[in-house]
Amino acid sequence: MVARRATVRDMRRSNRSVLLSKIYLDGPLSRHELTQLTSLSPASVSTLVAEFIEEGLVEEAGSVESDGGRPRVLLRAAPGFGHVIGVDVGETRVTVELFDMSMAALGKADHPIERATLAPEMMVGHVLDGIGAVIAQSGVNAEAILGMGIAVPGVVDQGDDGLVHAQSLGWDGVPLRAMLRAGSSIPIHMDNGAKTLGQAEMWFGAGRGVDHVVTALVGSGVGASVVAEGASYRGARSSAGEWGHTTIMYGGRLCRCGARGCLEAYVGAEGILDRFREANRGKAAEGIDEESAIGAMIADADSGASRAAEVVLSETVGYLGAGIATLVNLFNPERIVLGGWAGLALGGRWLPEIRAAAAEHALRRPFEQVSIELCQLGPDAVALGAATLPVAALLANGGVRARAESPRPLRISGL
Amino acid sequence: MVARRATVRDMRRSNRSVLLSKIYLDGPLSRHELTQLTSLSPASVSTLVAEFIEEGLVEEAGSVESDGGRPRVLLRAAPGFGHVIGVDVGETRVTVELFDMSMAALGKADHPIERATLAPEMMVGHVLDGIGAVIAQSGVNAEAILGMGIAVPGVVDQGDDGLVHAQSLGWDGVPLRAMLRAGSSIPIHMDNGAKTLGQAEMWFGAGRGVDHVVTALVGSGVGASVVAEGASYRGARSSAGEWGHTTIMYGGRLCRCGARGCLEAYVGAEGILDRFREANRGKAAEGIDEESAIGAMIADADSGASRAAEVVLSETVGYLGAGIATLVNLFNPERIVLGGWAGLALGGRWLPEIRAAAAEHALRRPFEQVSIELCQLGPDAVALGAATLPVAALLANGGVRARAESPRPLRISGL
DNA sequence: AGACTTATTTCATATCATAAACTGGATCTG
DNA sequence: CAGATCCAGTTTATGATATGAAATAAGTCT
Repeated sequence: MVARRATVRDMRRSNRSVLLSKIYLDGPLSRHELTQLTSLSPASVSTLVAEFIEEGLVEEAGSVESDGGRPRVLLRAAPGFGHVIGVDVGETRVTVELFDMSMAALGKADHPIERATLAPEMMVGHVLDGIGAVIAQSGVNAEAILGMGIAVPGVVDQGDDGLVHAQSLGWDGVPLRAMLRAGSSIPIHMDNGAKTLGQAEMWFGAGRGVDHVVTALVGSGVGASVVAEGASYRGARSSAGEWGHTTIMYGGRLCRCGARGCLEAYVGAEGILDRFREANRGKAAEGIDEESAIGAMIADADSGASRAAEVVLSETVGYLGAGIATLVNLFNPERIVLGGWAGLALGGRWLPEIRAAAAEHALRRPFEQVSIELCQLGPDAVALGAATLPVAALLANGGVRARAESPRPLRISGL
Repeated sequence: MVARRATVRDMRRSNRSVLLSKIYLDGPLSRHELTQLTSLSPASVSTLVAEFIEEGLVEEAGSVESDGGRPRVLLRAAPGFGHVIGVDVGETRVTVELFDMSMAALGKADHPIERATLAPEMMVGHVLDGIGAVIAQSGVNAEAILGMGIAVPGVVDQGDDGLVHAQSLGWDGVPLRAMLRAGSSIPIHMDNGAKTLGQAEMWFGAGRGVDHVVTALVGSGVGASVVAEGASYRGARSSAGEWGHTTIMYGGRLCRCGARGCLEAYVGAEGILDRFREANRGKAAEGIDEESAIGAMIADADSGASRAAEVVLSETVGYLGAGIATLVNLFNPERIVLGGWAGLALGGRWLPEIRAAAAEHALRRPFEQVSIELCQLGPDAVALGAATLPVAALLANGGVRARAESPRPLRISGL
């Protein structure tokens, strides 16, 4: 609501951003189409496009035949303008991927992590190694890397040091951005993994072209990424969307967060398996990990081999529907995208039932206005989503690169 | 994220808006202070302020002595620049109030409503009568009325017709804006009553100066108004913030919305009284209406006269805390403002307990970042909040009045 | 070949924020 | 009490910008 002051330069930047975003996200488009889509004048489109081409941001991409008239020249964002890196810092591995501007993958490095070595310094080492590896693999000029996006399984304070709070890694206030900056001059963008996955779905998956989307992620943990009016909803301190710990059964099952009755305690993988064991006279589901155990449950429920699995999963669908209804009622989105490996497993089999359960618990009107869909990109899109962060920053800035910083020695602040 | 194209005119409007909003919301201020607060240049501030004074939007308000230097001249929004009307369309009455720009009340008209006469045509009649009455009372020039804000107990589609969906009035798609426009040339702004109350608290109450606020309203109904980054969070179709029908007890009490386990069924006035009756061996709380009945319960719980009241209210505090925790986890606000008559009654007595219950169910970090406070303006601020809508529109538009429309005959669209 | 159609570019113009220079209005100092 | 000093606010010249209108480019159609 309270806008900032504007100068003619801001105007230029804003218009460049509008135009470049259209070309990048909806291209290829002709100058003529761009004037209509952006409501900029033909003169301005012409001038700005000329700038973009001059700068290498945009290139011509053939033309469209006309039926009596000058043919339109199509424009697209130049895939080779620069490269971006996406990093998925997970609980079990670090994945680093390098993309060109069209998000075509040019290199990938994977590093499994043992539980014992979650120390931030180790993690930073893995990330930097991975970056070196993908640059070497792809042979791109390190100067041409616009930035890297880091997805972490926790909350990121968007301050200068990029403090990360991630319970699952045992991190509480780790200055990850500052630590990475000490080892690399590539501009760093950071966000929560659920939010980057949501971002990937917004640009390339089930959220394309929609402005109000909540991506609901169900795996071992349960979280959500909220996009409103095309922009990520972060809240005051970037921790919005903690869907897994909303109370759905007051006084109910104990959650690993310490509270009772959290959604995660019912629809998170661990919660499902615990409930199954209880329903199955103490006998756990078979599988070497959570994912295969839940896969086995679904198969057994489907084949009728396990009544307990059938009951527990059917209850899970109910809880999940109620949880989705909470999102619908509070955020009033146009679309709910259900993802995460457990969400995909459940949704792949029972999406209509999940929709019905949500309908039961949501208000009629907002429910009628929402469509509930499955994730399209799969759980590995976290790094892809992370890599969109520097691209999003470039677009928001009208195509002007953030200046690369020289590596800054890590300074311990405070005390 | 996707900004719109900008012209020099937009820039001017935006800068006027920034400057005027500062003067209105934080004034009186000197030109010098304004340059620092808005980061506009002294030259621009000078020019724009001169325009505002010329147009009557702003006036000088004394000066501040200096210690060796030219004294600063203070500026404030001119209270007499125009007038605004706020209308609270409630389930039991229609209240119309007229204010000057400083939100000083200059006239008020109240019209009780019998349950039988909720027909939209009647309601429109009451509103128009009320407007005539407050204009006559206050003696202001009808031309000088900038606009009216209408608060309704339901969802408002922000389209041209201003369709209103209000279950409690039995309205489903009533084109209230179009109907009012047929009887008045004053520009019309509409919103949900909870949202206008939240808006009032943002400007003049417990939400002042905070950018991320959720106002939680507990009365007969239960709802919330979400403000993020200083702007109302509406969702895709303006129905965001339906907190009352989030599931807090899966499979629990039947709510009047038809679902089971809604928060409203536990902490809404009716839910509290129902639960008390059940706990009190079928004997209801005493009082001619819900408000006095709950007042009596609180008094009895306090004095130890009723163990049942004590238990039920203590449980209510728990449910309310869990509901608030859901808001904290999902929206990550800086402040929760608890209001509504029942919310104030409960909060007035048990605010520390409510905070503690919220702490139990919220994640530690977001809970530490939020302060939970009581509403400051009371439930009658709905009309005041509604009246801020035209002022907000004026500020957003840089002080340029929406042109008054000539009354447009009501056209039934469709069919 | 000439008419026509549509896309894009060029050019003159008006709007705007701003830096820098300047003026206004007060206190302080010797 | 003169003038030095300090700070608030105003004026002026400048450069950046989007745009409407006119011109041009690049085709098809007859």
